[in-house]
Amino acid sequence: MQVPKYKEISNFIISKINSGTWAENEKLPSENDLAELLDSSRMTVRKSLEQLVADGLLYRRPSVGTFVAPKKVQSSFLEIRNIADEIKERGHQHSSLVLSKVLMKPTDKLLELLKLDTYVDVVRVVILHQEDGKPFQLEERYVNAELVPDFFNQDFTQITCNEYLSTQLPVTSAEIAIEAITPPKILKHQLGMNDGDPCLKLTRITTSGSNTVSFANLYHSGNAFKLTGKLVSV
Amino acid sequence: MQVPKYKEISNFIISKINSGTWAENEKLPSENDLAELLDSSRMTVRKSLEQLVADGLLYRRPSVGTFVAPKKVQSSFLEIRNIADEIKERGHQHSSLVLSKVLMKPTDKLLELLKLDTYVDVVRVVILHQEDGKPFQLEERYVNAELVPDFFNQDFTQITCNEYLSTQLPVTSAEIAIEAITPPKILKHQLGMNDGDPCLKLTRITTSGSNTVSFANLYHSGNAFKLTGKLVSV
DNA sequence: TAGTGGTCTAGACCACGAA
DNA sequence: TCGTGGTCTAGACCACTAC
Repeated sequence: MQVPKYKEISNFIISKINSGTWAENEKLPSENDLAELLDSSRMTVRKSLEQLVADGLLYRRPSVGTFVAPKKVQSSFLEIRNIADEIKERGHQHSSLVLSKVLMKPTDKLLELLKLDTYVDVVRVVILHQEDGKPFQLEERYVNAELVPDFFNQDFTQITCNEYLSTQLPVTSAEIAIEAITPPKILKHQLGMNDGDPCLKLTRITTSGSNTVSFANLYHSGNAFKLTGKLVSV
Repeated sequence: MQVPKYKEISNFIISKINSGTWAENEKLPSENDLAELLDSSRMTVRKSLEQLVADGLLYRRPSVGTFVAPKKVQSSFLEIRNIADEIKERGHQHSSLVLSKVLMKPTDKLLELLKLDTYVDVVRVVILHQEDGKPFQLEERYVNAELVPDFFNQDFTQITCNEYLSTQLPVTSAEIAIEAITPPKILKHQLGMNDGDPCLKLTRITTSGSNTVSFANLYHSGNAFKLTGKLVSV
């Protein structure tokens, strides 16, 4: 089986939502109706619906029906996720603009953050990630060029930084800081934000073994973005 | 049906893990075996297993088996920390003001968030945490009064909500959401923020077993607050 | 009362990994 | 080859909501 039927059903529902055929808070056909409509069994339809509920695209009210959830973009901070995958999972289109890519000598601050003891080169990239053509995240990243020599030559409209880095070196740990900031003018413009909109800033330092591979600042418009995570004690 | 069979199965498996009967990376009985053992159908067992995999307690390898997941190192911002300890660790003085404490009937939204199926009472507290006398965090918390009957009578200038709750019930999981918001006027005043200052909002839902104990909104002045954490891959 | 989602069952076939 | 998880089916009963 190439693609499971329940995923086809999910895609069908996602496309209905994205195209606006099924609007926010609109009631979906019942499970039985969907099963008949899609020539499937109720249990298979349920599997798809349960997944979409877990993803936050739908919500259900017992004895009443299944509804299209109002939009709220979410992202998991627990995983080092590929932003492109994340956006695709939401059924949207991901695209990137490489605003800048330079090879540079590290500043003192970078020396400290990347835990460099010698003056190796550093690659700095600035990438604007877009979801369906709308600015979603601004990524400012510094990478130790010695550890990842071919980083500079990558086409980051085709592969995300994280994706490429993870093919080169295994990420063993990451330090993350999250804060709310008042965006500088440039950022406001790049992310298409309005005056007074808050901004969520994520700083991430990834290490592989004892080496610090990369330092990244990720900026999101606070109005349209929420980070979520789940802790399970074991 | 009071408690669904698949939840009983989950609890059975969780107890086996917690007691150490099934150690890390140990293989569980197959789905068919579990079904027979627990006098259930394979589909019901699967529902339970899928949930535990999603919770990170188990992992599966197709054609091989289901295994107990190794314990994950949690990042510090994910820990359910005691804000008083946190402030003391920084060498500062913690104090609290209880702005409000009421026993109330839950709204529909609370019913959903606390996963209440009946109209039990809910305690709502609003507490301003101060660091060296300066506003630091505003905590708005709702607690299921049935699960924690004596919650209302606590003196939250002497013990934090989390501290007290953890003495009453073990926290088994928590869901966290983080967003940057523009603070409403009241909040701005309470946290001593200036115009245009961004605000970091943390929403935390804590559960104990299958019960949702508490729902809390935690607000911080973005200017003076940063969440940090470390992720360690396992 | 009719329709909904929530749960459960007892089968089935498949691809894949291990022996 | 055999056991595993992954998928799928066609039923069933229930509690609850809306009418």
